[in-house]
Amino acid sequence: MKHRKLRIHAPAILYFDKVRRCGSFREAARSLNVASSAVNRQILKLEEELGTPLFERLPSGLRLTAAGEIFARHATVVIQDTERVSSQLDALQGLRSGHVEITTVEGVTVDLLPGVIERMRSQYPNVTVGVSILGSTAIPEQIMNGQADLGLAFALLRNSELHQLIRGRFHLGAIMRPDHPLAGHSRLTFASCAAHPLILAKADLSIHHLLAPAISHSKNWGRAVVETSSVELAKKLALRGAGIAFQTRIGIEEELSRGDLVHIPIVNNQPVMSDLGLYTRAGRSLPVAVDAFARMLTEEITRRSQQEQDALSTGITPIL
Amino acid sequence: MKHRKLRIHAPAILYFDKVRRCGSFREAARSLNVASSAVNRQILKLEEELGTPLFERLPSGLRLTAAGEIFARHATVVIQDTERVSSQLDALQGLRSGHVEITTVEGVTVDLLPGVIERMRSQYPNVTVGVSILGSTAIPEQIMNGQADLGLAFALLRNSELHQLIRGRFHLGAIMRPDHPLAGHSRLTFASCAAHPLILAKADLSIHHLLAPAISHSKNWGRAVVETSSVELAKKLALRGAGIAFQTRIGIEEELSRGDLVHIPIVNNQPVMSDLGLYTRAGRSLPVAVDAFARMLTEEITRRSQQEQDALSTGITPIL
DNA sequence: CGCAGTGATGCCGAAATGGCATCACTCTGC
DNA sequence: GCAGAGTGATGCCATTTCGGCATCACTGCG
Repeated sequence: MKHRKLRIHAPAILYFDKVRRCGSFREAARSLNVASSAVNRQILKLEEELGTPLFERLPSGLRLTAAGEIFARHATVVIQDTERVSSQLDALQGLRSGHVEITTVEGVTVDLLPGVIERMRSQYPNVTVGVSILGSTAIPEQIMNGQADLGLAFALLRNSELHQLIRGRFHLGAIMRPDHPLAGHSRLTFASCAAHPLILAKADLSIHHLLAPAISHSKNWGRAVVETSSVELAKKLALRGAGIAFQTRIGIEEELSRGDLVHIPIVNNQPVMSDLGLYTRAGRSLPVAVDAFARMLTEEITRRSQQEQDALSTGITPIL
Repeated sequence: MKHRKLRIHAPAILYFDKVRRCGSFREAARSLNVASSAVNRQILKLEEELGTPLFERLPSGLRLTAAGEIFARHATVVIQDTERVSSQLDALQGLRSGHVEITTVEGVTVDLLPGVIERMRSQYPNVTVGVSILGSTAIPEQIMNGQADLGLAFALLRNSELHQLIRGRFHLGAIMRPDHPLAGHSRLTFASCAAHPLILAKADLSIHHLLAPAISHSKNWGRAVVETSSVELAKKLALRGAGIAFQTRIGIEEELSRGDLVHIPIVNNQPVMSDLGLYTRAGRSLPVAVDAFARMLTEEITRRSQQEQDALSTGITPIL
């Protein structure tokens, strides 16, 4: 059963938000199933009421003015909080419906996210979930736009518009086949890896920045077989024995449990850790479905992070 | 010059909010300068759209239902964020207008708040400021209601709906006339005060709870001349030599600088500190005027708190 | 040049909004 | 007990607002 959209607000707010997203009055009108003139007039009325244009009408298309940016945040606030109201009213009646939209990076889609989504769907069968895979840089924008409720990414720079719900710390490790010469170690420095063929991360991955200092300190290297911005590709290359890749344990759970890969923490002076954060738009009350999903994700991240901590303190690397 | 109210939202939201505040449809209608039937219909339409009543119509008056509470938050969110938009649009045009409503406790009205308001009015001449004096317990409610933008109080219990912008720590001290037998000390325990006539705080002041453990440990006391919930009254009594009162330095600035009173930090095991916090409703972007006022308050609180820290570290009590 | 796309505007019917009068009801004070 | 003042709900009507259609003026692309 799907809950109808609440129409408790002036159409102008919804129309404006659609136009902003579509970049065109007519496109927004089609998407809203209304005449374009209706949309046009609502925007014009809004601009008259506010005393300032919200869009620049350029030949190349629409662009938000400074006032438009201010109002866009307002529209997002109103629409998202309306969604919260809707979900909370449903919850009052015992319904657990709604939608969760999350943007994230590649690695978590392999094992972490599927598990959480499965639990979500068993506890909240009527909640729909949307997942988008984007680069780390695009994720904050999606959250602030209101296109995503939650963002899950490594090492996002903290922003006053972003709120970090939780942070998990995960060992960055060297991953390689069990028959690799270094596979027997329980700790590795980057320098000791550098003598072997390496699969490195490009600059748009957080891994790159974590290893950058170590790389610049290593003199005798140059054996980067591949540089990639896909952790999936790096994993597959390591599986084929192309070299040592560098990742957290997230995204290679199956290969680790089957023994197809080993994950050996990198230790320079201290263990090299990667921060996985869960983010929302700052200053927002979450709809119940989003809140529930966030809690489940938080729990799972905490569990895995704690698991690594425990493994470290007992001095036993979990697998191998 | 006063900025007109933005009418960008469905009247139902504004009407609902008014009704909630007034506790009556007709009263709200009068306040809004519309017919009561218009208000009534907007509420009925809203309830139909949401599929649930928002008010219980009791013979004794209106009461919010659970759904009404949920929607009340929404109305507050929308209205307050509209105010933010209005202020930011004004700021774009170089105007600095708006309104700041603050609820606070008694003590800060003597010197801290007047100074900040004066600075505010010189930098933002067109901003109006409203101040309400309430008991500590009522302040969180006012903020969550949206009746106040800022709350300034000692030792509020932290709430997920409240956001603490800053916290200043201030010495709780014994205040007395300079001719009091204990006036020469630079530190005092509560026990040593207990041998003299005391002016104590009632349970609704945070001071009471700070001293409660010390009081219960002191055996031979019973010389509480007065118990009051007014720090102003306590100050006046101390000025007349009625006994030792217990406060922070906030609210007795003039008496301290003129030498009419001395303020001697209370030290039990550690110095007894009182937390002065500045609060807003959690999850809210502040209008520019409110933001500016909050910054000035923050600066002033930090300055005074730091001043006490410095005085402590150098081992010199500032006055006396 | 034609064509497809855009935003703006005039016209008209439909829907929503607000004002007035009124009803049914409760509580208060005499 | 009864009158008066208060409450929220409702029917009727004028006004305003909203949306749909057709159209105009303009831009970019072959």
